[in-house]
Amino acid sequence: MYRTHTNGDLRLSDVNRQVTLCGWVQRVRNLGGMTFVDLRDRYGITQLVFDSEKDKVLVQGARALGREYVIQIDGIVAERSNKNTKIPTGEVEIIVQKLVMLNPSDLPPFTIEDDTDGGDELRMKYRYLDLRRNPVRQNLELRHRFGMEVRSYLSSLNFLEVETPVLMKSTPEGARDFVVPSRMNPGQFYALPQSPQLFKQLLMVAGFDRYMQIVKCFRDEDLRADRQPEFTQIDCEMAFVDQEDILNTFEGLTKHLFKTIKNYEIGYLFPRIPYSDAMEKYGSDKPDVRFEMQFENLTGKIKSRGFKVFDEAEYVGGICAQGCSEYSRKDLDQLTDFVKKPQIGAQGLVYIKCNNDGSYKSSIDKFYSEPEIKEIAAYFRSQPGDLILIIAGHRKKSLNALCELRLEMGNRLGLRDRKKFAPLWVVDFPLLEWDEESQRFYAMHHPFTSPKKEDIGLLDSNPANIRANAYDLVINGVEIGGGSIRIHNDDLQQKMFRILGFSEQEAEDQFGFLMNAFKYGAPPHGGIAFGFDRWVSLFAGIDSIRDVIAFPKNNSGRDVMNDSPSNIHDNQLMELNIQVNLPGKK
RNA sequence: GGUCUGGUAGUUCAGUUGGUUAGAAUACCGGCCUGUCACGCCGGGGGUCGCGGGUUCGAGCCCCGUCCAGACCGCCA
Repeated sequence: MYRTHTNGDLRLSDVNRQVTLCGWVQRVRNLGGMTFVDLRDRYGITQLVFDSEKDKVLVQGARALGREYVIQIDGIVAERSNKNTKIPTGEVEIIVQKLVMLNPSDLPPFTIEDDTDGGDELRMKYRYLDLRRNPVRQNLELRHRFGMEVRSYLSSLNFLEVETPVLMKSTPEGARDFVVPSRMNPGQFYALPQSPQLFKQLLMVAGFDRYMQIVKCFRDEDLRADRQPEFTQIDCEMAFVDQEDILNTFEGLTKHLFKTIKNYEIGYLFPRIPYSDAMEKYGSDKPDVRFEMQFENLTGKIKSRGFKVFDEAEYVGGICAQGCSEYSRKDLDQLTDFVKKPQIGAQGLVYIKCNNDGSYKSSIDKFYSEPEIKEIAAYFRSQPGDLILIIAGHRKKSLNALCELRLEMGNRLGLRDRKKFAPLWVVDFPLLEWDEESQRFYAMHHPFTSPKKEDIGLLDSNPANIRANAYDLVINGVEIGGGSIRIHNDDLQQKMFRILGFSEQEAEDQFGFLMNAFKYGAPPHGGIAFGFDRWVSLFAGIDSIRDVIAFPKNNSGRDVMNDSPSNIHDNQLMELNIQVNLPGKK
């Protein structure tokens, strides 16, 4: 037996017990006569004592230990004369009788400490060392507990976890597919699933009326801090349900997770905000509603005196930042630069300071009289001490810029508290999105999303205005999940494909099997999928999903630890009938 | 595809207007120390300033190219 206990087990009640422990050497403290060793494993740290008066050879062995050596010791649990209140095992230590070095270690390239000296790049290259650190390990433990709760909660509601294929059919809609060549079918490719969408719908046809799966999904698109090429979804689908049923069921799951994982009670019904309202009030389909600061639309509401910026703008709107009227010229310049960044792209920023003495100072004093400024301020219901910030220009761009500005002000005012959570449903998404470049409609969610009953009449006349039975769960400005009530009717599905510009043949080639299935008694159904990584990182209070993934890819989709992707051998290519054609290379 | 930021000791960083031998902290190595737990004290070693080119009497610093990393825009039904 390698060990009798872990390094997190022993307490005062174990004193005089004979134990065997294994672990990694966290640190050796050599005091001359006495040497202390901190022994670490997943469960904690236990202090080992070596006394030179008792056994000189043993102490020499201890002093020869380096960081991250793997050792096994036999010893007796003893009460410490100096207790350490910072660790759970701090009241005891082990008087070592026997030391076995199981494996020495090279000096690690960074310190294995909670507060490591290592940078991101190095930690990713030596991820197996990084994973020894508490903060990273705790994230994976959180992820584990989270997954367990999801499964047990949904299982208790009769959801069945079913595995769907990883090698499947490529569909050109949506994100780029990762493709896998088939050796047995020369020239043909599988695709890795962007989501098990079609399979879960087929499971509904098959009568599995409640399905769930914690499943890897793959998208070959550029990465971000919250986007990995392979990521995990909590994928769910239900039959014989309407939108209301889905929202209620998964609001229940969400509250359950908040309670069991975060010990955070949410006693109210999640707000449901129509997409159009979210865009109008927050400039985003994933608003952070931990704080108000909603947009006020001023377009056409304010009398002009030759101020072209407002008079000629498609949109004029602003926000009111409470208590910021004392902002200096420098602060305002900073904010102006912020919204003028190319990524945000506003032309400028207008401010109105609502001074504490009741007067106003604005950057548009030249164009508006004091009563007129006062009238503008009234739209914001501003109080003395507030700062009104206004952006004008193209509607879409201005809404986006205001959204970024609102979040920035939220940060500056400390309104985006990581310990606070504000979930909501965004509902009534548009069914379709017009793409100027290709001059066609794209499905905003996906082509299987059903239109709202009352909007079906618009299918032929005004498709752009159709609302979908689609919904997103948003928490703290993060899109945690989304789904829809699907089309379960062959005719309607065919019609959707027509609107999306599919020829009958294309629709048949790509989705024929689904439409065929719909002919055999498909129940009404709908579902939702949650971003597991994002949700866990939200609960962990961190911004990057990389920190909750054991072996993540970097910014350019590379695994810097094993240096993949990499070239493959010519023989492999030949077997697959594949030729690599890289311009500029042989 | 684009914009921005960074790359200097094992590591994290500083490095002035272009000017003598490139520094700090930490880690590491050696010595001393019997109650430490971020042990302490004394001493020591450690640099292709990402790479290539250019400007200059002189480049860590300026210019061009390139590679790598990160953030963002496009993209992500």
